[in-house]
Amino acid sequence: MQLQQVPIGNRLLASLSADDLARLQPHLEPVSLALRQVLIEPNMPIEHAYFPEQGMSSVTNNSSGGKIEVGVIGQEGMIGLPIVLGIDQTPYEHFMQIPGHGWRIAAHDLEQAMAQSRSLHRHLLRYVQASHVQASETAFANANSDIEARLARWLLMCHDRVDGDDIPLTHEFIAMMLGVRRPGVTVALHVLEGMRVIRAKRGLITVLDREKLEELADEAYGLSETEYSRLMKTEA
Amino acid sequence: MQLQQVPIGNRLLASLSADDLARLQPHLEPVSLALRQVLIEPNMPIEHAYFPEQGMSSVTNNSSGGKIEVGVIGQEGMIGLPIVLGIDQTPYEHFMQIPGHGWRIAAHDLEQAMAQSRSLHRHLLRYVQASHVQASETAFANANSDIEARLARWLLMCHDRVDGDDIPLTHEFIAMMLGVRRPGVTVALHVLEGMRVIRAKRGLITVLDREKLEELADEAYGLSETEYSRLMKTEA
DNA sequence: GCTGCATTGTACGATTTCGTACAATTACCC
DNA sequence: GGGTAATTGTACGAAATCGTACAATGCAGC
Repeated sequence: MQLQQVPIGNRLLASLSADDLARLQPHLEPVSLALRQVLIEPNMPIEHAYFPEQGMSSVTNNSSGGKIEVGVIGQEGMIGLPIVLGIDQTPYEHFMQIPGHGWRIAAHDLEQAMAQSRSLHRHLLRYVQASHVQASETAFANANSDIEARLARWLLMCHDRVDGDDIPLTHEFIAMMLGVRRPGVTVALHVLEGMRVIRAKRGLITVLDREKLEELADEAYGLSETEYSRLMKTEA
Repeated sequence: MQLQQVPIGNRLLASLSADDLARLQPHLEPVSLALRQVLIEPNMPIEHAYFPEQGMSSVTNNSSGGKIEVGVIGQEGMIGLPIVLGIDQTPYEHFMQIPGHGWRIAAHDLEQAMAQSRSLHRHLLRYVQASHVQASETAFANANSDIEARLARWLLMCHDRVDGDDIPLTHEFIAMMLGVRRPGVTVALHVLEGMRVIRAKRGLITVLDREKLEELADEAYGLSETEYSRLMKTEA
C-alpha cells in the first residue's frame, strides 16, 4: 500500500490494485475537459482513453440529425472502452456535457499495460459489464418510462457525476439527450420544481431532494448503479 | 486448415481460428434449445455459455412485472458474455424465444480456454462490443421510433436469426418484448401486411419483402449489424 | 443601463399510444 | 367433430407526447 502523491478522484482508477495503478501512472496525463470537447469521434481511431475526475461525458448516436444519448460517463468510469476490448473505434461520439478534468492515457500505453497485467485487464473488463448494463437500462427506460421518470433518472445520473448538487444544463440540451421535445422538458421540470425536488435557474438545475427523485424515476434508476458497485467492490 | 467433422453453424464459433476452435471443441456439447427454456437466470451463477446454431434467445429485464427485451442473440453470437468479462452473473434473464439448437460449454472450461489462448479471448471480446452496440441501438430505437419502425427492426433481427422467412411468435409476445400494448402490435402488423411486407398467420409471421422492412425500420436497423460484420470480419 | 440573443414559458391542435373491454377466430384436445 | 383455450381483431375515450409557433424573461457584452 503506497501513498499516492496526487489523490486519484476517478473511482475506476482508484479501485485498481496499487500495482496496477502504479503501472498506469507514468502514462497518465492530467487533462482539463472542456464543455462540448469531443473525446472520441465516431468511427475514427481512438487515440486516448480518459478517466474523468469531474464532469460528465455523453455517449451519443448522431444519426437522424440530432444526437441521442445512449450512455453517460463520469468519475465512476472511463471513456474509450473499445480499447479494453481490443478494438480501435466505436460508432458513437463521446463528448463532454458537463466540463471538468481528469486523466488520459494513450491507447497504445493502455494496451501495453493490459498486456502486462492480466489483473488490470480483468478489472477494466468488469467495468465493461457495468457499462453494458447502463446501456440496457437506457433501452429499458426509453421503452417504459414517461418523460418525467426519464428526466428524473437522467438528473440522478448527472447528480452522481458532479460535485455538489448543481447540474449546469439547458432544457434544449436535455431534450436532445432524452430524445424528446424541448417544451416537454420544460414542463416536466416545472412539475419536479413544484414538488420541491429540484430548483431551476437559467442553465442550471439544482437537486434538492435526491430521494424523491429516485422515487420518481421508479424502476428506471438503480439497477445500473447497483450492478456497478457489485462489480467494482468484489475484486480489489 | 482442418476439416470439421460436424460443420459449425454458429457464426461466432465459425469465425474463430482453427486452433481456438479446436481448443473449445472437446468441451462443446450439443444441446437442443427448447421454447422458453431459460439459459441464464438473473443474478445467479452462470453455469454454461451457449452458442446457438438455430433459434433466438432474448435478453430481458424482468422488473416491472413483465419482461422487456434489451437484446437478442442467435447464431451470430453467444449467451453468457459475462464469462468472457470474468464475471459470473448478470441481472438479465436469457431465454429461448424461438426454439432451436446449438452448443454449450461449461463456464469453467471456457474460462480455462480463454486463459490459455489470448486470441480466443480477444475474439470473444470483439463480440462483446457488438453486443454493446446492439443494446445501445435498442435504447436509440426505443427513444426515437414509433411502434411500426420498432416492430420492423425487431422482425429484421428475428429474420437474421432464423432459417427461412418464418418467425413463429404471437402478438402478445412481441408486444411484451417491445414494451407496448398487444393491440398496438396487431395493428402495426396489419399495416405491414397491407404493404405486402409480411404475411401473418396465427403465431407465425412470414417475411416477404426484407428490403422494404429495412426501409420501414429506418435508422433503427443496421448500425448494429454493420458493426458486427466489421468486428467479426477483421480478425480471423 | 441598453441591446440583443439565448433561454425559458406557454399555448394549441394533431398524432400516437395507452388502457381496457369484448367479440371473432383459429388451433388443439378429448 | 364439438368444446375449450389461446390468439387475434376491433373499438373507444383518455392520456401522453408531438410539432410548431410565439411571447416573456434573464444574461452578457457594449
